[in-house]
Amino acid sequence: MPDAKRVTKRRGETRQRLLDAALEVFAEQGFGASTVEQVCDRAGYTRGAFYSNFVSLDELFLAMWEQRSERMLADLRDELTDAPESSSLDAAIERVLAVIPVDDTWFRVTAEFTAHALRNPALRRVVAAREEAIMATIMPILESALSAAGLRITDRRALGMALVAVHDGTTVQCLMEPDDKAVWAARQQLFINVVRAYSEGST
Amino acid sequence: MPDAKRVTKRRGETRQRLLDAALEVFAEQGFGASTVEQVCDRAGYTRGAFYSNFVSLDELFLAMWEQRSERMLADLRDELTDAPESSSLDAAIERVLAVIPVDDTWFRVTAEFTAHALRNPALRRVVAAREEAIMATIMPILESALSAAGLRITDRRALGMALVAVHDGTTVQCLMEPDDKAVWAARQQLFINVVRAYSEGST
DNA sequence: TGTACATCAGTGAACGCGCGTTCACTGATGTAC
DNA sequence: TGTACATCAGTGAACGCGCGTTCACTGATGTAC
Repeated sequence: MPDAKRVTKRRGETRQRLLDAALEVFAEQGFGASTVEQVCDRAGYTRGAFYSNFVSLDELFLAMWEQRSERMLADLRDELTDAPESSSLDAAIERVLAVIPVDDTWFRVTAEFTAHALRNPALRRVVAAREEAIMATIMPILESALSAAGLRITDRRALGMALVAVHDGTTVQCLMEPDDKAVWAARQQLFINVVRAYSEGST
Repeated sequence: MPDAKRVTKRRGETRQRLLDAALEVFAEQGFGASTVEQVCDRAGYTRGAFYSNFVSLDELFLAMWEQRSERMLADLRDELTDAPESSSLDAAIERVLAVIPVDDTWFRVTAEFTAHALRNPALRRVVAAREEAIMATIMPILESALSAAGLRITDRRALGMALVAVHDGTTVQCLMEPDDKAVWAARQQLFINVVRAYSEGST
């Protein structure tokens, strides 16, 4: 193969270390306050290495966010598919929530990415697509748990939106009071209440 | 009065123009990417004026945020107190939602402030206090509407937290799809469902 | 497996700009009479 | 109401640093034989 540009192992590693460093630096400083130099220092490279791999911090931010959320989604799929069927709604929701990460670092990065997306229609579509993918992963587990409990969803789309909203809203609360068990319990209860509100007996 | 430092009208105006400019610039660029120079340009001053009024961008950010959220809360109080009693829950919620601003600019600034607060315990308390104040303003209207509909709240604190979460979560959705009426309707319906879930017949 | 060679990937120095911060200054504002 | 004076508020120039961006270079990696 004469022309298929050779991509070295080394290059892939460098790229990955820059992506990992970006997550940390952006979470600590915020994207806007982060510099190319900080990311390179963190990753252990000089600035030239950055420019050899990315054209701008924006590109790095997008690449990093897509990789991380892709990975998170894959984890979610793995952990949910081989889990046992739950008989009760409460148990099913508890299991799903246990798997969804409520993570300081990731939250900050995502919050900034969302704010970014509000200014940029292209990014907006990226965010929307990701959200749909997450819902598509979670809904089947939820539906089977619901039908085992003799319930069915009345409005799939409305429930999906509601769950995303509840997740986003309660995540902040949990991160603000990470040691307050009551906040976490309230979050779980709210999920249960919302699912119930958008379901009905299927008999 | 020999010593009570004279504070000039001029100074107050300068300060205010800087606060107003800060909101715009922070919303457009994000706080981290904003510079003293940009804020001053926007306000029509040189950088010296900034340093004569504030010691840092952080201080300006906090002052601006507190002023704006104070003002928003006052507006809310005004518009809600002289409104007519609603007979139905739906109508009451619709009225409250109509008054709560879902505003692009303010959302971005608040999102960044929240992220900031996650790193800084002092700011965290500021945010928490503000949230309590907002709930304290809204709850009475809600309760009277509920009791007119023959309902009473079962768990005041849980409902308060749930409403805050739902507000935060749905605000993003509405801003992402500002022209999609269905999203706004879903938001309102979710509020209604949540209030119902945390209320019961009082008879 | 070994060697010679071509290409790639990251280095580090260099340049310059944008911006934070300071400060001597001037014009604006308030005070006293 | 007017004037002289003291203090305050914002100006604009100056300094220097941090960082973005480029680029000639060297060591690393893969290829061909």
